[in-house]
Amino acid sequence: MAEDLHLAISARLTGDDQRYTTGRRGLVEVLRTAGRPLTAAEILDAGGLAQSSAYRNLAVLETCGVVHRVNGNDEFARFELAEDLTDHHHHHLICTACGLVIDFTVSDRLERSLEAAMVTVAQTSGFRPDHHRLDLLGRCASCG
Amino acid sequence: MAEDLHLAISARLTGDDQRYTTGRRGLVEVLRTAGRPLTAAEILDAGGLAQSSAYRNLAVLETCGVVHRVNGNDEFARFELAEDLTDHHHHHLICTACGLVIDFTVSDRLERSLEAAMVTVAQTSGFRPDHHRLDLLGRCASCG
DNA sequence: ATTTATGCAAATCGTTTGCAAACCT
DNA sequence: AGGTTTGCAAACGATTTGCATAAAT
Repeated sequence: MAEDLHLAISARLTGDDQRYTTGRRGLVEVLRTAGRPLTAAEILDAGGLAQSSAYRNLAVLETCGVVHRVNGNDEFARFELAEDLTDHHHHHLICTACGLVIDFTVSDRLERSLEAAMVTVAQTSGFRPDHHRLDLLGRCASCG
Repeated sequence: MAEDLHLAISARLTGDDQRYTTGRRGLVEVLRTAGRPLTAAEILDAGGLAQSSAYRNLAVLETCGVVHRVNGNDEFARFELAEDLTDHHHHHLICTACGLVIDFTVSDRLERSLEAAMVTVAQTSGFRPDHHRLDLLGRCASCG
C-alpha cells in the first residue's frame, strides 16, 4: 500500500503548513495506482472528490511538489506523482490521435547526453535550464 | 522577403484546395519575422486580422502543415512555421516564470541518439512514434 | 473556537462558432 | 453567380472562484 510514499508526502505537506487530508490521500492513491498521467476527468471519475475540491487539492499538491502537471497534446491537463517521490525518472509517449500519455525511459547514456546539452545551453544563452522534457509523439497501440 | 517561403506555402495550400489569402500571408509573415513561437495574443497584436479570422486561418494553416502548434508551460497556445518549411530543426527553451518560448538546437550526435531511442520504443511497445519533442524548462534571461 | 477543507453553483477566459456582409474567380 | 473569407457577437468548455457548511486541530 506504499505507506512510505504517504509518509514522505505527509512530511512534505506538513512542512508547507498543509494537511494531508483524506481527500488528498485519495488523490495520491488514484495517481499512484494509475501508473500514467491522468486527466482531471479520469481523476474525477475515480469518485473520491467533488470537481472543485479535486482541482483545488491538485493545485495544493502541485505547489508542494507532490504532484506534477503534464502537458500532453490535447486541451486536458494531466497529473502524475512527482518523480522524486516515485524514484522513477521517465518521459512520455503521447498519442496524437487520442491524447493518451504513457511513461517510458531511455538509456542512462542518453540521459547523460541530455543533461550535457542542458549545461551547454546554460553556458551559451541567458537561459538557466532547470530540467528537461522529452516526449515521443505518435500513435498508441489502440489508435494504430 | 523570403519569396521562396511564400511560394512553397502557396503550393502547399493550393494542393489542399485552400487559398493563400492576404490574411494568411500576413500571419505567415508575422510568424516568420518573430523567429520564435508566438501566442495568439501576440499574433492579434500584430494587427492584421480579427480574432476569429486569425484563429480560423491558423487552424487551416496547421491542417495544411504550414503552421505548427507549440505546447508551452502556460495556458496559451503558441504557433510557429513548420520545420520543413524553415529547414530549421530545433527544440524549445520554456521559461517557467513568464511562459516565453525560444528556439535552440542540439548537436547532430544527440539528435541521432534521440532518433535511435525512438526506434527502440517503436520496437518494444505497441506505440508507433512519429517525431520527438525536447524542451528545456527553466528561467529566461529576463526572469533570472 | 478558530482555522482549513468541502461541495454546489456561478464566473472566468482562451478559443470556437453562427451568421450576414465583403471578397474572390 | 457560386463559393470562400471576414468580422462581430455570442457560445463553448476546461478550470477557477464565491460562499455557506462540515471537518479538523
